[in-house]
Formats: sequence, structure tokens, C-alpha cells
Amino acid sequence: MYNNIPMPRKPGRPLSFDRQAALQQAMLTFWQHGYETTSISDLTAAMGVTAPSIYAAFGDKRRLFLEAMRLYAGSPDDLQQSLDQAATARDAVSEMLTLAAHAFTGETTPRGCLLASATASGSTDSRDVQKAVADIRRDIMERLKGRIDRDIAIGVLPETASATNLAAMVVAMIQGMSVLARDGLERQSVLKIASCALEGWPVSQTEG
Amino acid sequence: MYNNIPMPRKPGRPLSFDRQAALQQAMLTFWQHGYETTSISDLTAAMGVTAPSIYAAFGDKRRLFLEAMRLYAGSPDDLQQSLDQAATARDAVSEMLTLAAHAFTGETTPRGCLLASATASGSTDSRDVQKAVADIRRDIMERLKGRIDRDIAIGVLPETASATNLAAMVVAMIQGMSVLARDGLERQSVLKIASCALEGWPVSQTEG
DNA sequence: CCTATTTCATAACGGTCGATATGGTTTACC
DNA sequence: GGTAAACCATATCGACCGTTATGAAATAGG
Repeated sequence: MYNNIPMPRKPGRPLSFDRQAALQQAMLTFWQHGYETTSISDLTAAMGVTAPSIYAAFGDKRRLFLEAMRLYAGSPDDLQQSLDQAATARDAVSEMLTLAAHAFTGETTPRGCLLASATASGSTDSRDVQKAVADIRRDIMERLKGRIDRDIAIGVLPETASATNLAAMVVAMIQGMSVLARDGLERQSVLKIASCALEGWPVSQTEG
Repeated sequence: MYNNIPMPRKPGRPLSFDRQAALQQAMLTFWQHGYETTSISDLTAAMGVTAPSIYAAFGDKRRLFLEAMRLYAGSPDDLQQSLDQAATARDAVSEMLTLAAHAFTGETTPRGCLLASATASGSTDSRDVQKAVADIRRDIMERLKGRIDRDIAIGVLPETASATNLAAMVVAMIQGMSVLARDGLERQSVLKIASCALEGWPVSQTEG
């Protein structure tokens, strides 16, 4: 996902700011205020970089957001690995929900989920950005579905279980937790929502 | 909630547009594009009313949104009545989830939930609007909690059940369904999410 | 008809939006 | 040192933002 190979120093004046650190600040700003409701002026203030430098380094606001979103979402491979390493799909989901509850109520980060907040609303001409965010959710949902399907296949989950529905439910739950976290719900309450949601997780009859 | 007493016609030029119909259109526009990401220009186009008339009739953008939001959310009394008339809290929740799933995937209305979309993101100076939306959610959550508590009190739900957690879970679920509905998930899938979420609903031991 | 009152359409306000042109400054390479 | 390349800060672009001043048009009461 990342390209850490140090480029042979190009000619010309070197970059006067840490590109990755600036991107991190941009990510936090979008996380806080959303895509369209974050202005370039907001970004220059948060990143400590003037507007022309932002445009030179990241292209435009849209591409800066997409890059910040990818930084926020993390590598899809990492998610896949986490799903694969979990003992059961239920464990994987439990970990996801717990992680989300913590991330959405962090003391040093904005409340809620960047994916849930940033493009929940938006004008017509930001549809491609909304679609990019939706694509992240779809990817998460499909990998989750795959993990659940595996458990169904080996009998850990009953055949009556629907991987598609369960995966969609989990993603919806996470995005819903983001809303309440933004409303100010404390971490413990959000965690309880997560465990509440897991109560309905299907159990194989051989175990129940 | 509404004041249908016909006012004795005031002097001066009469209003040339249907205030309620214009408000309805404003509501749909905010529903589609969100609060800050809907411009006055968007509203004049949708409502068929010029800007000065909007300001004369509704105050400003903020107050127009709040009024549109109240129109969207409906009367709190109606919700309370619906909760009271349901045979059980589970029935009430099931109805709420089903209603939401339908509302979020309507053919003639924007996708998702106005409350979930309109202020999910926003700049700092729209915090009072965000709070107004959060207050609606909190009101729904508390009435829901009250209904669940009643079922716990009369033994329909086990004493181990937490009305607070269940109510929060339901609201989170609804807001999460909004996100996936916005992403384009079809109605049937959103309905399945709703029924999935109900699977975990607690059952009194005397029944189970 | 006349006046008071309210709404109407047009045009414009200052401010901010996303994005850039300009020209000086710092580096690498020869 | 000279040249080319990249980045910097300043100033500014046209477009749109939410909002309102202005004056004509429409109605009610006298």
C-alpha cells in the first residue's frame, strides 16, 4: 500500500514540509468536518501548508480527500489478514466492532467514522467522491461476507445463516455507531451497542 | 403540532405560493443534499420561490432547515402513540425498523434518513443545527427506552435486558441502514438487515 | 379611490469558495 | 558560478455563498 522506497533526490528546492504528516492533518480535518464542508482554508490551517503547495503536492481537494480516506481506511490487505487470522467470523466481527467503538470515541481524534461522516451529505457534483467512500464500505462488506461464508462452509455457522445479510448488518451497525458517537455517546455505551448487536449472531445447532 | 385554524386574511398582497408545499420541497432537498451542502439557490429552484420570499416566510436557512426537519421527523406524540399501541417493545421496534427500511429506499424520495445524512458532517458554525438533529435522535431513543423498560417491568423482557443499550442499538441500526441505503442497497437487503438486527432481541426465560 | 400593508422580482451586497498566475528562492548538476 | 528544475509566498481569479436593499405590484380597510 505504501511506497517507502526513498526516491533519488530530485533537482530543485526540496519540499519544506513532511508530506505524510500534512496528509495526516488533512485526514483529521476531513474526519472532523467532512469532505465538502472542509474548506481549503481549513486545510491550509491544519496542515500548515499554503494552498499552492497543497495543490502541487496532492493535486486538488478531491484527490487530497481520496488519499486521506485511504490513509484512514488502512490497507485492505491488513483487514483481510485480520479476518483470516481470527478463529471464527464471530471473533473477527467482535474485534471489528470493538475496534470501531474505540476509534469512534477516541480522545485525540474526531468522533465517529470518517467514512460515515465525510460524504453522508453532499451536492450532486461530488458524487464520485461519495462513490469512492461507498466502495470502501462495499469492499469491507464483501471481505466480511467471505469470512462468514467460510464459517458456514465448515459448519461453525449454520447453513441457514446468510453471510450477505450478516455482513451488511455488521457494516450498518458500525456506521450507526458512528452516528451515536458523534452525538456524544460515551465509549462504554458505544461498546455496549456493539455487544448488543452480536447477541443475534447465529449459533450452529451442534454447539447450541 | 399543526395550527389549522384559518387566520383572518391579513391586509397586503397575499402569499403567492403554498407555504406547506414549499416546505415539503425544502425538506426533500435537505434530505437529498444535506444541510450545509444545500444552497439557497438549490432551495429556490426546488421550492419555486425566490430567495427574498424564502427569507420572509421562513427566516433564514437554519430555521428553514429546522422546520423541514420537524416535518420530516413527524410529531413526537405520534411516535409515542405508536410505541404505546404496539403489543410488545419488540413489535414496536420491528415496526420502526421496517418502516425505516421502506422510507430509506423509497422510489419518490431521497435515499437514506434525513437525520442521518443532513448534518453527519459540518463546519464548526453549524453546531447548533447538528445538536438539534442529535436531540431528535435522543428523544426517539428515550421513548424507545421507556417502552422497553415497560416490557421489562411486566416480565415480557428479562430483567437482565438493558433498555438503554437496546434502545441505543436500535437507533444505531436505523442510522446505519440509512448509510447502506444511500450506498444503493436495495430495499429487500435493507429489510433483511433490519430482521437480522432483531435476531438478538432478548427473550424472557418463561417463554424461551 | 386612497392609504396602509404585505409580497413580489430584480439586483446587488460583502465574504468565502476552490484553484492559479506570478515572481522570487532554494536546490542539483555541470 | 551558471543553468535548469522544483518549491515557496503573495496576491488574486471568477464563481458562488447566504443574505438583503430597493422599488414595483397586489390586496384590505376606509
